[in-house]
Amino acid sequence: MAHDLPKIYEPGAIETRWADYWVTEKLFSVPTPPPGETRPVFTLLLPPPNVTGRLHMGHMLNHTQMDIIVRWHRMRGFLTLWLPGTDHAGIATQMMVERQLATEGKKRRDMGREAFIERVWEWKKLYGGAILEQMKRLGDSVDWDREYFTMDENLSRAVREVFVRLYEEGLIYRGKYIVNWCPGCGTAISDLEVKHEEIAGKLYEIRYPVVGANEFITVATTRPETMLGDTAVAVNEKDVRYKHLHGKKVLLPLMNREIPIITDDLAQPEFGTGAVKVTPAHDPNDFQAGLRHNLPQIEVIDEQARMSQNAGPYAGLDRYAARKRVLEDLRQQGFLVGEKDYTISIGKCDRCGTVVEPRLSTQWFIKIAPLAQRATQAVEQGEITIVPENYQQIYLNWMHNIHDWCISRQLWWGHRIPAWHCSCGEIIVAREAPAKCTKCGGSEVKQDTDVLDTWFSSGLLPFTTLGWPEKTRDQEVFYPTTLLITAYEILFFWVARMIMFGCHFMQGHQQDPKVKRASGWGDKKDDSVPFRQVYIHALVRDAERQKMSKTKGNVVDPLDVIARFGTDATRFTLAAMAAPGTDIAFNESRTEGYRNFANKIWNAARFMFMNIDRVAPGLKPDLAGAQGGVGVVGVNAATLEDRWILSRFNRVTKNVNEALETYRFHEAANQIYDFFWGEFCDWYIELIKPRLLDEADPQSARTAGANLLGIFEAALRLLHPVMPFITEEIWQAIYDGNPHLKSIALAPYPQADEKQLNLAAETEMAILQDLIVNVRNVRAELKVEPKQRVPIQLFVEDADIRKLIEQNQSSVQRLAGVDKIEFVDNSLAKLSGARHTARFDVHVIYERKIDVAVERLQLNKELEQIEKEIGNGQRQLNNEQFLAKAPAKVVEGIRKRAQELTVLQQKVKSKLDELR
RNA sequence: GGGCGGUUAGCUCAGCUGGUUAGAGCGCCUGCCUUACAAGCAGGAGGUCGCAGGUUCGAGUCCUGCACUGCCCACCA
Repeated sequence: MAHDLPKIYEPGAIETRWADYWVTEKLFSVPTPPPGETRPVFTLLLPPPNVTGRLHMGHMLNHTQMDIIVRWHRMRGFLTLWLPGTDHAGIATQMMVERQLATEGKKRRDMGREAFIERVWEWKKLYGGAILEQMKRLGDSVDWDREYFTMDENLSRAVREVFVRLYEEGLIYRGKYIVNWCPGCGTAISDLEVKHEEIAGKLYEIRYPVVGANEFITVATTRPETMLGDTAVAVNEKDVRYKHLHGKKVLLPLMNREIPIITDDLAQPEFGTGAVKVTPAHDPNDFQAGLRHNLPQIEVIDEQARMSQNAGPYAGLDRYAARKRVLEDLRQQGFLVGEKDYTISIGKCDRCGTVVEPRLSTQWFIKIAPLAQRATQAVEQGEITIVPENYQQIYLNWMHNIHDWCISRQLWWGHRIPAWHCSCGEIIVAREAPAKCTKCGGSEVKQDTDVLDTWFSSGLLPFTTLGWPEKTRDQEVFYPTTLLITAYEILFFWVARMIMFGCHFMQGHQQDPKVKRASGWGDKKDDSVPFRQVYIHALVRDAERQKMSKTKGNVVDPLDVIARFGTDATRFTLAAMAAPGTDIAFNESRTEGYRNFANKIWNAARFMFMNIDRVAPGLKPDLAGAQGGVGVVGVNAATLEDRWILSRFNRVTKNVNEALETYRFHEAANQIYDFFWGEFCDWYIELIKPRLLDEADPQSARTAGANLLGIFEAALRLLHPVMPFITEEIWQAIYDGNPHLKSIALAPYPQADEKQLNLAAETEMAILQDLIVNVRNVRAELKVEPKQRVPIQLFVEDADIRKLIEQNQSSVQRLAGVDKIEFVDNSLAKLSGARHTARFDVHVIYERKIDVAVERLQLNKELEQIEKEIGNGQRQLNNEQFLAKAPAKVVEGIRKRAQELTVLQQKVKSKLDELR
């Protein structure tokens, strides 16, 4: 690759080129390792996006974090498997295809089940891969050879196996219960799929005449239409107001049905009138009360939310139309005695938004308590840790209050329940279709028409993707997976279910003891858990902190952002904003800034190549031959700036590794950003320019070039997990398109070398920077022409510091625009316009002078601050408690600072005297 | 009804286990096309850390209360 690069970095073509390269070269494929594999293993399961999915910012954040962690582990020598796939997403996909059919004027039911499913598969083939293609564009370093789909034959077989086993263990049962019914989707849904909303509603009071007495009993309800299905009125046994009515009956208005007055704790004396209507077929509490009292269950609302035949004259009406009519009739007949404003909570279907109807229905359920118990224990005992920590309690609370899980759905797209019904009434649960009924021998057995909740199959993925129910080598090596990175939204839907299923079905599993476990998780004894750690990432909001949603129209399309700023810049934005535990308000101006960062890197690379080609043509860092091979390679620390940049690089490397260890992505990203731009580009490159350009000393120029190259190459590796594309592009260019490794992604991640940390160099460099900045500052104030070089006078008391400045005189002169440094023996503090620090006084000699009035103002302000700080310091140093209790390091620091401040104070004071 | 976050510069956010002078990006002001980069360089202004108490030698950081704000969970008519 040629080294003549365009001035402006254009990410588009470069990014797609490397994205393709990574996939076609299969760089991230992990074949099943043979016995004897001893590398530490890192396994990450991708939360499978829906086949209907399109990438949004939440995905992008999730994927960026996963890819950073994955690339980082891979570069550190882990056997790293990132397992991708997609979810069939029952309801979502079925709705999508039905909508498509509707445009052709077709209906699912007219087509029939088989033809419809055929159609969904076709749809999946055509559009289902879209999100996977988008993942490639993001640079996700997944193993594409292991890509799965939840309805693949092997995964479907595993689903049936799980169902049958749970059934045989008595953990799956079928029965008629109140479920959340979505009239829109025409199926039962689980508690989790119901979203509650508070709305302004009414609480109606209706009086029911007591049979054989001249009185009424008044009940309150928010859903008057359900009264048509009332089968009792309940009062509390202890409620004296109703003692005389125990055992009596009331006549249900409108329906003219006699129903009993029962005593039950369902009725609380404090609420309303203390009497409550009981509708066992349409309310979960009433359902339980109905069972206690053997009440009939009269269904008055059907699966389309219309009133059923049981609703008499109201049959056929929509539930809300019926409510209106019922109220009118009650009012007219004098039964409606009250109507109050009341805040009611309604449940809406997560998918389609229809108000959910509690409805009596025969469904399949999982008995959750035994599974939840183990899933609770796994987290309580630290076999699984959840980060950030506060989510742990949320998880445990949920587990604690969990209800049985309704797993059957009245849909066509999904895993069909492996149960067969015989005309004799027998239900046969089996792995494969039975030839005949196991009870009566009849051959008229028909498979259950329901399918399983989508989350049933995705809850199994940590082991089914590794070959379960077979015992496989993959399981030995990769199970338990190491980490899960996911959104809070699916903590219960998915994470909790994986823990329950994993612990249950992988009980007794042992990971191959030969493979090293990821650090920190090696001591956990139980290998049944699906993962060792869960990291919950933040929610991405829009710039106004609103949750992004299609209805609000505030969705930021990541592909659009990528098209304008590049994937690297977008990834960097998300990483830099992702402090654990806090949501991200996505702000495009940040992305623009990180595009500029990419451009900065690009131009630094141009500068480097330009110089290498001249002073050291063909030079390449020999990563293969490097001892320990992970840090900076081929750098000869000849000068202060070399020692300084090496020290800085190693310190930053240390911080970055530590930050990634605890998912502080923002800190890792910022560390690299500040190092690369603020130190490497702003100072190091500027400092070595004279050496690079020194034609008189080619050897020194070559060394400078090699150093530049060595630092740059290592910095690219440090940055690679966050910005994989530009780092790959430049890294490959460094090796002239012929590196010893196929990709920077396979090169070692930098590790800090403590020996290269150099506090002295960092302190010395800080002094020089301080001096240079002071001179620049004065120049700006004096409005010295940028190109004009000026002489300065310098007073330095400390001999070492003076020596330091003398040794680096040419650097100081060049970077500060100085043509001559005159060291003087007496303080310049009294001189108007001179600058002073605790370490030096500097005076810029120029025809124009600082405005004395302005200077005095500034000095007064400065003095005020100094004295305030001195006061604070003195107060602390005079405080015996402080001296006794504060750490020596802190006390020492304050002492030193106090000394400096005193020096400064004197300088400022004497100058103010002089200016008076 | 429970639970969990947030409140720091004009804007968007950092600030880890309490410790010397509270930071960054964007925006703003001044000056520069300095032979890598104007998507850049140099310099600068800008903060009673939501409010009130408390703990501590020391609080943006810990505790209590309050205010505003966001989210999650919940079968009370």
